[in-house]
Amino acid sequence: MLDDAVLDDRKLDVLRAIVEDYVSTNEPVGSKALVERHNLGVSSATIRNDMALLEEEGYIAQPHTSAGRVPTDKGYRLFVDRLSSIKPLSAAERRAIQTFLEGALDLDDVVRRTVRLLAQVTRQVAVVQYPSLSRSAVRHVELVRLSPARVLLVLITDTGRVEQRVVEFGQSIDEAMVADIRMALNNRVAGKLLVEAPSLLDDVADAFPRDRLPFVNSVLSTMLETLVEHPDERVVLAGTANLTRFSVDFPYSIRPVLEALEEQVVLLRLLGEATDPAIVSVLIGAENPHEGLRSTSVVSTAYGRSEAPLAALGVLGPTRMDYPGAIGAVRAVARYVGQILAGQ
Amino acid sequence: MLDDAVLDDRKLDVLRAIVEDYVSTNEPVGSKALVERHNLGVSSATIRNDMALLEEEGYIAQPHTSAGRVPTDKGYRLFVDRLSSIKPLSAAERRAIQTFLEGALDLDDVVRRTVRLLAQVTRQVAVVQYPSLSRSAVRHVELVRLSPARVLLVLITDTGRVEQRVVEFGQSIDEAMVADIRMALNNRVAGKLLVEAPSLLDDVADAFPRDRLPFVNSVLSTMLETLVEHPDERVVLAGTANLTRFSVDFPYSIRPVLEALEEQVVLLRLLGEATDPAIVSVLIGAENPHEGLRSTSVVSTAYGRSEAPLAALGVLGPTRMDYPGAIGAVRAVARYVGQILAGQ
DNA sequence: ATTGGCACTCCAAATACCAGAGTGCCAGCG
DNA sequence: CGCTGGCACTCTGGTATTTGGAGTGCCAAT
Repeated sequence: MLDDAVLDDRKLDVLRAIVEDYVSTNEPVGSKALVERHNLGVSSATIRNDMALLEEEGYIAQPHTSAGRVPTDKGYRLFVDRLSSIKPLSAAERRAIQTFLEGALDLDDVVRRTVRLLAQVTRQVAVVQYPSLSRSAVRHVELVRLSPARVLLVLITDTGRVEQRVVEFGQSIDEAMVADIRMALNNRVAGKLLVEAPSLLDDVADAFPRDRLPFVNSVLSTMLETLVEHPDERVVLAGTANLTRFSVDFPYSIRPVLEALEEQVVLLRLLGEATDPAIVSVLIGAENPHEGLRSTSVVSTAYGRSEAPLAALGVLGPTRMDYPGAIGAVRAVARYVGQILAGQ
Repeated sequence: MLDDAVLDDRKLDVLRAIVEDYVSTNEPVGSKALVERHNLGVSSATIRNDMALLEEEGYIAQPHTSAGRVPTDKGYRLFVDRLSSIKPLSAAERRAIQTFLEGALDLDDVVRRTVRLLAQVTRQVAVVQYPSLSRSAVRHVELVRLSPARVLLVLITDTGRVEQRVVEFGQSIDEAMVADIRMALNNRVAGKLLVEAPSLLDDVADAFPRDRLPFVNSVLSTMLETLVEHPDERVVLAGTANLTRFSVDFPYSIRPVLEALEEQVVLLRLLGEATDPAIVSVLIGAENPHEGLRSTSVVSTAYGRSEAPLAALGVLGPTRMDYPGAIGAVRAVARYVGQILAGQ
């Protein structure tokens, strides 16, 4: 694309101008308005020729014959990849973010604050994933006897997540046995990554007398199956009201988006793109895997240390969104959250 | 109202018919259509007289001259209080609810399933509150040493909620001390209601040597302040996409609703109306405390045993909603959830 | 390659119009 | 006294119709 001789500098300028104008006005932009607002140094006729070419190449399109041009997904893509620079947040914004996030009490609070903040700053829908269990280390495993034959398994991770599951036994278990298992588990996995648990625990049962094995195995299988193999990834979102700021043909365009946003799975898949805190990933329009989100874009990144990202966060909005601004905000917020959580 | 001689039986019938028709068609309903659809045994002229009277009394209104009538909030109120009977769910629906809820693994799962279910059945926005901490009993208190001077306080309630807070000490604490405090706490509060904790714990510090008091007091104050005095009431919602099914003048009417729904405080206040599982409370339109929800209604009830309700749940929709259906669904779902949680 | 000019297209807003639904009122009737 | 049919009136919502203007593509000239 870069070496496409057809796209000389001016044409790229034109595309950039179209994207910027369209994003800010939400109206198809015509050649005349373009030369007026940007000093391109050529006449509108020239711009028209350029636009015809940009259209031929698929970067822009016109809603109907005699209307201005609108960027296509491909156009936004080029814009994001080559024509824009990230818009850094203002000093005031940075300060606000930092102080706001530092006031958080616990993990839930951090996540809640983050998502609201992100929604507010970008004026889009914000999505924040809880630190992923699979990338977390075990801080402590606790077993609490609820009733003679039931135990609550509580897992605490280094990122502050606390997950619990009920373990049911066929017969009653005594307190001493519970303590033994608790001790054995913690000795093996405390401080280790949750994903390592299966290998670390595969011979833990050997140390127990034969008649106690059912208990040990019940606890182990609950832990491995529901916490390691099918971990409960959580996502929270905020700012759905921002969706109403767009598109005039309302109920129809907003509906599928709201529906999609209710599916945790969908959200996770969207954020799944982002695995490296150093990179802000952008999914534009139809690049988006989910049907109902074909007219939205997702800007996301991972947070946490770059060697060991914890999870992802991002924003979702219409394809005509302020990409430089969103990218800047997402990156900044991700950094602060990473710092906060690293410090805990 | 009941003894208002002006409202004879037929006028009430007319009001009922207007509400029902308007809810199902979303069109102002006129006298002619009314006599056709319901066999009222009188002519449309008579109905017109009745309608003029109902309007005078403020139960219905017309959007403009020469349009049909639309119920007012006052009209809906009368309808709900005196003119409708709760619509029970079909056997199939009941079965579906039961089996769906019984598949839940833990409390989070129960709540998530409930809220989705309620949204689906009523086709409205559903709101479910987690079992309130203040109405729960303590099953177990756990203290986990995170670092030399930090301990994680984990509270497990009889309803399956697990809450945690970090307790910071000015100096390091040893494992034995942690164990002592844990033991002391559990001896006092296990099995007791959380609201009783303050009085049960007021002399717990006496049993400890003077130099250990700072530790004990830190733990106590965290527990009492953040878990008892300012408990973290959680609410989840689902079905926001259902909001798009209404009102044509869209962005403007849906916006404030979405905004209000993002405020936990607002949701809690709405559900706060419902304190008795035997009563389904209905808030109609402007009865609603929150500004942005003036054109919506809330149908809610408490769930749990009636002597000891756990929390509340409900649905929110436009004032022109199917009240009998919503009331039936809310009541049914509340019962099932109460049963499920009681069984755990 | 760029530009001014021009004919052409098409939407969007304004205007006009009409059919229909609905109302209120009244006089007559049981 | 309540009910009814009849009637004149009102208002909206939908359908045409018009029109102004923005925007385009193309072409000949520079």
